Amino acid sequence: MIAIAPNKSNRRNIMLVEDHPIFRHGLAQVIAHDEQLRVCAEVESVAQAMEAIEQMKPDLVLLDLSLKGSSGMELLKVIRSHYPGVPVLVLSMHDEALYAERALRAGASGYLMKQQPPETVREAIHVVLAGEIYLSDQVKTKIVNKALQGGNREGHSPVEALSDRELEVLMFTGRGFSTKRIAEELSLSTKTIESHRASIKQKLQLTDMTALVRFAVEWVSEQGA
Amino acid sequence: MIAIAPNKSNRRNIMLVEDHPIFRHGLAQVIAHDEQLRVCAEVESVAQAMEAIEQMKPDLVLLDLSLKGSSGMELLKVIRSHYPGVPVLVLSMHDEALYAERALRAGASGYLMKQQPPETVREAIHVVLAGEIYLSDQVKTKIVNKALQGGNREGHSPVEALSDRELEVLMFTGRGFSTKRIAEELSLSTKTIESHRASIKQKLQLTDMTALVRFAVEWVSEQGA
DNA sequence: ACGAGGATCAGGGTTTTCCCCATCCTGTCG
DNA sequence: CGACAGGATGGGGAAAACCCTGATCCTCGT
Repeated sequence: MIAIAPNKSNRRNIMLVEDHPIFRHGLAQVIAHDEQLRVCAEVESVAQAMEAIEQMKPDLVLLDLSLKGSSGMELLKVIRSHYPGVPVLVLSMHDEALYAERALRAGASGYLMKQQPPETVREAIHVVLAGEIYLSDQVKTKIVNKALQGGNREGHSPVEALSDRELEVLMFTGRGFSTKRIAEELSLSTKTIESHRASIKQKLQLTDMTALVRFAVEWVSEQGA
Repeated sequence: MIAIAPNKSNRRNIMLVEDHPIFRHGLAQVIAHDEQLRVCAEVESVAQAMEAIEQMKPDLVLLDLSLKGSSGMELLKVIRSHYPGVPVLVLSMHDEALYAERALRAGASGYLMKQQPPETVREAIHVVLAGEIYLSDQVKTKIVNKALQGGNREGHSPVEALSDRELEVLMFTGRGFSTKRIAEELSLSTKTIESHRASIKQKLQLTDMTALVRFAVEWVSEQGA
């Protein structure tokens, strides 16, 4: 973790949570390039993030959703409950409205794809610092479209009916992790994972584990391109 | 696309093909930080890449496999055939040996995960510039294991090592059949199916049932498509 | 305030998987 | 021919996963 001395200037403090070192440094450069902003901490894990946010009291957290191990979604919720005054701008590889919706529901102040150019990132940060919600036009229209057709037709993927945890378990399953491995990875009881798997099977109308694994594998390979 | 005037110094010219602007800039920083290296071009599409490689004649291409639109794999093959003297170091989000193998077979001089720290990236570049193949230890051992156990012959997939019965069981498994269902279908004891599954797992280096199901599903969908 | 639904786990009975091993049959090689 | 390898078929018992029920704690919306 990289922490920097308390702010002397009037720049706003941004904290980065991102476990790809090169991308993180690139991001730090982008932010340092803006005279009104400054990076007050760079961390790459949930634990470091909790420590840093307590010490540095940033004005904004820039959070990568896809941290390894337990997902950034978890961290987002924790930050939301412990530091409701600190807005979180979520970064993600996926342009799926699926994740954007979940992130916003969990209290994110914005959703940004990693493909975006530096100007967009800075713009998003300023929007969020001004107290607004930032969404790219693509994500915005996707969400609107979904909202419009969501009421009358339920024709799309039943995966959306899954809760965040269930989705996470589905992903691990699709990557070939056993119940025990998932439990270890998420620091949970195997019983809990079993419960989640059970509700996934119920929601997706799957008969047994092999069907679940099969579905999960196909879903992950569609997703993870 | 960013192109820079022809090389005056004795630095080696690196060309970046990467469509995430921030990551690309981070990468450029990392390379600029090395006194023996220099970025001679930054591009974000296959078309730009073809143009830039012709003009700049780089000493090495750093290529992101997961470009949007057509895959970077295509570009890799084209570079290989048109500019056999220019080594290509592949970047990827995935740590799957699957992608690494494909990339190497397509002529890559190295395979690097995006999670790696700057030093590793620079090390990999130097290794490749020296004419060697760069692979992370993880990927190396995965490939070695697969090569040793799977097909010491020229045969590509280790599936060929399976006996007829085993292959049959693998297919049923990939279609989502449980052990019991397969046993019924073939009029055999579940114990026999278990035995076959055990030898399949052993031959394909799979740790448990979930891994087997995952492999089977992928294999069947490759076959069937 | 109240209920709905999510996340976390326990207990107990059932099923499946895992690991070690035993047959039997069919080639192959010296 | 005889020995040995490898495949196909299974048994037995321990371990793990699965299924169902239910309990607690939380958050959120009406």
